[in-house]
Amino acid sequence: MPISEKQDPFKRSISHVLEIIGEGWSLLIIREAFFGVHRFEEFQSQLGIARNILTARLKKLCENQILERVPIKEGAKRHEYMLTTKGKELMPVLIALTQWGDRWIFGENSEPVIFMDKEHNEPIEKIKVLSARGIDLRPREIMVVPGPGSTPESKKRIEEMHRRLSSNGGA
Amino acid sequence: MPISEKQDPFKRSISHVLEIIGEGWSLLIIREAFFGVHRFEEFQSQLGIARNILTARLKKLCENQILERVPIKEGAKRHEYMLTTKGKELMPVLIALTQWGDRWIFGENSEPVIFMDKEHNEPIEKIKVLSARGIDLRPREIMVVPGPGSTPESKKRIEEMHRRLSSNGGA
DNA sequence: GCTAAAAGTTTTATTATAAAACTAAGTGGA
DNA sequence: TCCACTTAGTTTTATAATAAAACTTTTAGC
Repeated sequence: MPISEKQDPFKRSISHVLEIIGEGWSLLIIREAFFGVHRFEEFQSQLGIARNILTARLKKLCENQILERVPIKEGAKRHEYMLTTKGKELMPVLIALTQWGDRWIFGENSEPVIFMDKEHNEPIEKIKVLSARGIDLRPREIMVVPGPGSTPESKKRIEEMHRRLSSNGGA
Repeated sequence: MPISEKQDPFKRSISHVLEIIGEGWSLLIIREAFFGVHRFEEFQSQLGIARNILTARLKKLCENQILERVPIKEGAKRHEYMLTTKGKELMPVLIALTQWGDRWIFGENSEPVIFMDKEHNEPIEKIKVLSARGIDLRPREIMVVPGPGSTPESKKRIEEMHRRLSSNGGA
């Protein structure tokens, strides 16, 4: 993996996630898993991914507990790859990515797929950034502050960022 | 880019997005842009990215209209990179990724950064998948159907997926 | 006009990915 | 039980992407 901002927690906040799921095929493998694909050969034929790369990605996703290798049935030596809870909770990321693509690549009324509320059989809401009061926030209405996992350096970095944004009108 | 599922719209739905923003450093560049970084040298020093790669990524992000090259001031030949509306609308993706990392990598109370509602100075809500009725949906309560941009093949693929999931109890 | 920084290019080395052939173990049927 | 087929990989070799570092060219400030 090329991307390694070892320095401060501020930077690790996203880059560490990307080290786990940001590689080439990882998110596509996760998507297939959401859609019921669980076996090596199925991943391979659905994605057209090289088998050695698939091996490496599955291994890594398992190491990071996004997928879990489980025996096909009681005591079998052959296994399949199932999403863990950790993996399933990537759903919002996947949907947010898809909806962004629907809006900006495919266009408002040509989405290839629509996500549905299974129980009520109706499309889900667009994913939004909401305030604690339930109001839809636009990018410029959002800022960032150091969390409990911050360090002096990351605080400094956030300071710097605030200076930058305020001297700028918030681009 | 290695990932190219040219086939059906179903697959393009996410993989096409990943072709635009899924490469190595792209999302980190976009994150920096959100945080007020706009100049080549700043991106470079903040991220520690190789300069030739930065050049390539900035070029691609501009080509895809996520960033925009604008002159530093009226008529200047030197320029900076600003997020377009299209780029800014990646905010939910970035936040969803960050929040997933906060929960599953850093742990519930050691987030490096917290996203805030600027106006009210309070943390934003967690990003969720909501039904049209405003109810928080869990992964297994979500399904997918062909959209207006689907084709016979993608419909077939979705059929297949439904069979798979129903024969399986919805993993 | 001089100096330093800003924004890239170019070159070379390293690493990741792809394609295809190969292997070993499990499975299903005669 | 044995044979053929599938599954789940590994290995090898070729190709492409990325990194590091040095080099070039503007350009802003003094």
